[in-house]
Amino acid sequence: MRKNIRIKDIALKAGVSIGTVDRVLHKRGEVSEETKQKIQQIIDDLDYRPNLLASSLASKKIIVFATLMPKASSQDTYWSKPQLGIEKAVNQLKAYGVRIQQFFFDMDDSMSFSVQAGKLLEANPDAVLMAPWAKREAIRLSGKLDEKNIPYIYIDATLEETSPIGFVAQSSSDSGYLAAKLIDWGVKESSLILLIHVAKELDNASHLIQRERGFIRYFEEKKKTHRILKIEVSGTGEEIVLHLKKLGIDPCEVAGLFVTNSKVHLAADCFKSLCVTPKIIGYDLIPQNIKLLKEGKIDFLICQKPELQGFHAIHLLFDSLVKKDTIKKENFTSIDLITKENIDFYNSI
Amino acid sequence: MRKNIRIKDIALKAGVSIGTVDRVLHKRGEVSEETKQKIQQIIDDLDYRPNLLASSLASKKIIVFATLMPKASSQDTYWSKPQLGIEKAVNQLKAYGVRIQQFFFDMDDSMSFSVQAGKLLEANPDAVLMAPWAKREAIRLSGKLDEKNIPYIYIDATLEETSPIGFVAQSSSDSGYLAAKLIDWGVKESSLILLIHVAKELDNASHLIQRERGFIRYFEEKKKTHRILKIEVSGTGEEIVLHLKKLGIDPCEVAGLFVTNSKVHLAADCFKSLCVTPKIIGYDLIPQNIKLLKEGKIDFLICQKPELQGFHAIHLLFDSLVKKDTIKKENFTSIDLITKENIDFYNSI
DNA sequence: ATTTTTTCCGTGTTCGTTCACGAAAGTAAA
DNA sequence: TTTACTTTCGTGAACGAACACGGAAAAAAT
Repeated sequence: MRKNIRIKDIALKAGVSIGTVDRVLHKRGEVSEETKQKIQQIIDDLDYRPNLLASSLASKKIIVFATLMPKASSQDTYWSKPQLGIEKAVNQLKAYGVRIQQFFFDMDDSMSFSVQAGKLLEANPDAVLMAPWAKREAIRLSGKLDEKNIPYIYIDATLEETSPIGFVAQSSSDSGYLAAKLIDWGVKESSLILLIHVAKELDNASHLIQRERGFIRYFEEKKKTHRILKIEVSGTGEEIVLHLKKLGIDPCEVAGLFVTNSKVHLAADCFKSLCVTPKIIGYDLIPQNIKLLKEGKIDFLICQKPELQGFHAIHLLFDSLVKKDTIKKENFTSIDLITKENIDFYNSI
Repeated sequence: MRKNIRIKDIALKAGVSIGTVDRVLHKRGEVSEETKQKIQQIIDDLDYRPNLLASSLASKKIIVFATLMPKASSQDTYWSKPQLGIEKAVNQLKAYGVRIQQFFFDMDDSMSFSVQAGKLLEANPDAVLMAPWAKREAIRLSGKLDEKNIPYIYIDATLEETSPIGFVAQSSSDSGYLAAKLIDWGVKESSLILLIHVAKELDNASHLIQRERGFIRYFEEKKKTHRILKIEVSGTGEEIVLHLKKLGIDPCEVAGLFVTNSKVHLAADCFKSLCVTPKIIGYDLIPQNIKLLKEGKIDFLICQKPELQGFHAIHLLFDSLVKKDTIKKENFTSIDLITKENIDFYNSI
C-alpha cells in the first residue's frame, strides 16, 4: 500500500492539528515560533513530501507561466517549434492547475521585445519562460523579474549577466565542432570549405558566433590542411555566389559547406541550381530544410530539439515552483545528427 | 477555473446518484440495462474524462506491470539500460498506484526464459513489458497472456506472429542503412569494408540480420563499388583477424568496419592493437564502447535509446490501461548518431 | 478590574472519485 | 399470503491536502 508520510502523521507526532501543519507548510496564517519549529523539524526528519494529487485536487490555485518568444514567420518557422513543446507540457500539467499566457515579439521590430516585456510584467505571472533574444532588453527584463521575485528560465541560449533558475539550450560551440568533424570526415585533404552566416544582425545571435568558434577550433586543434572561408550574408543564397566571385573562386571548388543556422536551405538551393554538390551541413528541421535533406541536397541537419526545449523548460518550472524540487541549472539538449535515412524516426520531444 | 465534466454532472443530468454513475463507469455492482444506457449516453455525449488525480487518490488499487528482460551481465551491460528507463517511469507513476514486478532470464540458459515466463504468469500481473528474445518461447508466452486477457508490450523488437498492444524499438534495417551511408561518406571509392556479426546465436537476434540487410541494401541501391566482406564471430576480436588471414587479407586494407551490435569494442580493440585505423561504426553506449569512442578509436555509435524504450513502454502501458487512451502500436525510437563530440550532451531518456 | 484586540489553533468543508454497506422494491419459492 | 432471495440504488466515508471560519486564550488598552 502507499506508505507516504501524510500531514496527519506529522500532526500526530507534533501533537497539533493538521490545520497547523498546513499553516507551517504554506507560511499561512499564524503559528507560534515554538510550534513552528517543532513542526518543521518533524517535516525535515520524516522528509515529508506532499501528495501532489491531493494537493492539486484541493487547491483552487491557478499557476500562470508566461512565455516571451519570437513570433514565427513564413520566412522563419523555427520559432513555432518550441511552442509545440510548451503546449504539450502545459497540457500534461493542466490537471495540476498550470496555465500559460503567451507573449510574442517581432524579431524585425526593435521595440517589440520591450513592448511585450512590459505586457508580461503587467500580467504578473508566477514564472516566466523566455528566449533571451535582444540581449540588452532581456537583461533589463530579467532585472525587473528579479525585483518582483518572479523566477524565469531561458530556452535556446542563456545570458551570463542574469540569474535565471535555469536554461535549456544546445551547446553552440560543440555543435559547430561536431559539424567540422563531419565535414572533415567526408571531404578530401586540403579542401575548400565554406563557413556561412545568414543573419540580419549577428549581434542578436551570439550562438551563431559560438558555432563558428567551435567549427574553427576543430580544424585548429587537429592541424587540418583545409582552407576555411567565412562568408556573411543577410538573406539570399545568391549573395554567397557573389562573394565567391569577388574572391575569384569557382563554386565547383567548394567541397564542404557549413551554415550556422536554419537558413541552410538558401545555400543548398543556390548550389543546387549551380549543379554543384559540396557536402552541406546546417541546422534545424524546418520544412524547407527537410525537403532538401530528403532530396539528398543537404547531407546533415544538426538539431537542437526546440520542441523539447520548450517542453523541458515548462517541466523544470513546474518541478521548481510546484514540487519544490531542486532543478538543474544547465540543461543542455543533445546535438542530434539528422540525415535523410533517420529523419522519419526522429522524435523531437 | 477547471471546467471539466464531473461524475456529479452526469448524475444530475441522468437523475441518479453519483454511485450509480461510478458503477456504470467501472462495470461494478449492478445497474439496470435501462439506467446503464441512459448514463452511458450522457458519458459519451459529454465526453466525460475522469479526473486522474482524484481517481488515483480515491482508489486503493495497485496496478502491477511485470517485466521480463534479459539479465545484464558483466560482458553485456546493455540490458541494464532499459531498467533505468522502466524504473524512472514507474517512479513517475507511483502516485497513481503503479508498481513493477521484475523477472529476468539468463540469455545463455535456454530454459531460463521459460522458467521466468512461468513465474510471470503465476504472478498474474495487470500488464507485461517484455523483450521478445527467444522467439519460440516468446510466442508461447504471448499466447498464454492472450488467453488471460493480459495486455503486453515489447521493447527492442517485435514479433509479427503475436498481438502486443504495441512495441518500442528501433528500425534495425534503417539503422544498418544509415551505417552504410556514414561509412560511404567517409571512405574512398572501392574500399574494403567489413560487416561483422558478433553473436553466439544469430537465430535469437533477428535484428542483427535486419541491420545487415539495411547495410547491404544501401550499397546495392547506390551501386557503390566498395567490397563488402561479412564476418561472423562468436566472441573475440582475434577471430576477426583470423578470418582475414584465412582470406589472405591484410588488416591494413580495411577502410571501414561496421559491427551490428554493442560488441563493436571487441573489433575496435583488435584493430587498435594492430595500429590500423579503419572507420568504425557500431551500436550502444556501453562503458567499453564509450571509452573507445572518446579515445577516437570508434567513430560513431548508433544508439537506440534503450532507457527511453523502457520508459516509453511503461508510459504506453499506463496510457492504455489507466487512462484508457488509444496508444500507437508502432513506436520507433530515433536512430541516434553518437560521436566523441556530442556524447556528453546525449540524453538517453 | 474590565473591555478590546491579537494571537493561536482546531474544526469542518471542499476537491472528484472510489467503494462498501444496507435499505427498498421486486421476484421467486414455500 | 408470507417468507426468503435478488436486483437496484442511494448514502456515507475514505483518500490527502488546501483553506476559511470562528472559538478560546493571552496580551494590550482603557
